[in-house]
Amino acid sequence: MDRTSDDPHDPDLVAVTEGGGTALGTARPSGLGRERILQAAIDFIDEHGLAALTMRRLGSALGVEAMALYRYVPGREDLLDGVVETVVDTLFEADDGDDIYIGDHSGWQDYLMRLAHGVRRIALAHPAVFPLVASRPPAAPWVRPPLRSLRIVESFLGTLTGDGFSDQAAVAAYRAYSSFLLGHLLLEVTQIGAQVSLLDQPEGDPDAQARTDLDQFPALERTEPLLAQDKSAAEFEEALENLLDRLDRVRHEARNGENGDVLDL
Amino acid sequence: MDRTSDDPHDPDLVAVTEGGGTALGTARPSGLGRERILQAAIDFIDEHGLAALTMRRLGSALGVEAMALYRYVPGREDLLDGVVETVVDTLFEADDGDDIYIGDHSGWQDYLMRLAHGVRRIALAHPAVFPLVASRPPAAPWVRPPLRSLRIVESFLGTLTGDGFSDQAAVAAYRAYSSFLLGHLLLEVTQIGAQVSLLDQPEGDPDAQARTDLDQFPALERTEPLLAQDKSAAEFEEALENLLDRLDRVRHEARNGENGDVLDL
DNA sequence: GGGCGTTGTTTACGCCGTAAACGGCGGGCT
DNA sequence: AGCCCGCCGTTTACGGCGTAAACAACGCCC
Repeated sequence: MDRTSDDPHDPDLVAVTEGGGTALGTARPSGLGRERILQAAIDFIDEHGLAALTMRRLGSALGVEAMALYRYVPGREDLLDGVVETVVDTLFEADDGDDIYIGDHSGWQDYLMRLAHGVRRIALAHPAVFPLVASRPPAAPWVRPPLRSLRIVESFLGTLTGDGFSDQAAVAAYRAYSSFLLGHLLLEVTQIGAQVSLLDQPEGDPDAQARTDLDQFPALERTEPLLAQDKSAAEFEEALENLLDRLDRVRHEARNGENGDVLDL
Repeated sequence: MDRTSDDPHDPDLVAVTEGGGTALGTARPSGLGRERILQAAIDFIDEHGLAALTMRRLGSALGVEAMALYRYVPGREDLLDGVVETVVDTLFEADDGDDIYIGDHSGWQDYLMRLAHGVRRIALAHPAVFPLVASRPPAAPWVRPPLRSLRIVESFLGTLTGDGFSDQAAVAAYRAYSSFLLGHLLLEVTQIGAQVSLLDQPEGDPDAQARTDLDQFPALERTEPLLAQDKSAAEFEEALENLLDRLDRVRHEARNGENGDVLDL
């Protein structure tokens, strides 16, 4: 249940300093500005959840009336699009020095590893925003969340095709990879949300009722302690490595002219 | 782009007869009733999208004022929960005779195959409802969408542990399997939604602008025709078979007492 | 100093979810 | 038969929502 106790050294789980940590020298501007609004919206969602975000409340969180936001954002839907774009774009910002996501890399496997952990870090840093990243309609029909920007997809395909993948194999890899990321991370952040929402309502022992109701489900009752464990980091790593192995097989088949199932025209 | 042309024989893609097809003998009751409300909500979402569903509009779709619904449904949130439960529970209904999802099966691989296609059939039958299935908070923290009901999870774990899986291996399989289903199907229904929303706004050639904007992204521009193809059915099948192979490996490791990475306590 | 663009506020409208009071109707009891 | 009561859908009302439109305050350049 407690995430940190199960794996105290998850490298994608970074401490989030409240307030977003505006760096030195960037004084808080008194004016509003689109950037400031989007960051405030992200902070608000992180703190109060997506459902609680309204224009009026976001305005008052910025010390301003709701209508003031419309000078910088066309409407609520566009605000949410901006939130998603802002969060995803942190992928391109170099970290505090020890981890560059996609800037330079050695080989496509290293690239995919860095990218996966970069996206996972984002998801864990903003668990309440990630479902938005997953579900907002993308720019083009073939853009697959959570790899939402053309820039990332271009980088993905360019890296793989520049490293021995045929175009077909690169596209197949892009689809398998995005499916994996979306499924795993969406479930991981959902479980985080479910946990905190359980802590909100401390009616005695929260899951005492659920556990006693399990007597009709013998397999569930027996494995319940296993199910309650959080192994997200290890499972992510193992599934990612399995996927990379599979993609490596696809890559060689493509080079040898054999016919991977999904690769034929 | 057109789904049926890419794979004209997708077995999970069934024709949906408008009106839900109330069978013979079940006369449409004049009273309201929770079942009728939930089915009307499903039909409404399928037709107009989730965002368009309001209590007032659902009421008038049933020829009734909004407040009448509250006799049978505590509120909008519970209505959505009921929609998800209703849709998911169609898994247990035998089909028109040629396909029983989970009733009987021969071995865990057959079971997982049937279950996966059953869930996929639901997703494709109600693409606008499926994101709700994916994102609504589950009953217990360790219930992973889209396998949302305790009944299904019990069936899953019972089948696998009754077929050579240790408890740990069965739980690991449950997690890998649900991640796969969620990721693949959510992306598939999202793409369906994106396509139809594109057809709504026929401003000349819908993606002419997008395609010309791609000149800054050479890899994207080159692979765009590949990206636009829909290979969902084949990719689903291949990824599913790969997953089953991987789970088979896990099963044997567990039986031999070796140590699968995620399986150690 | 006077006009003007920029920024935030005020007011207003229609829609939302839903609480509460109300009416109308049909079936069982006396 | 007459009555009453429980069920069911309507009416009314309230606060909050997104947002259009008119309005006020303030700084800047001529």
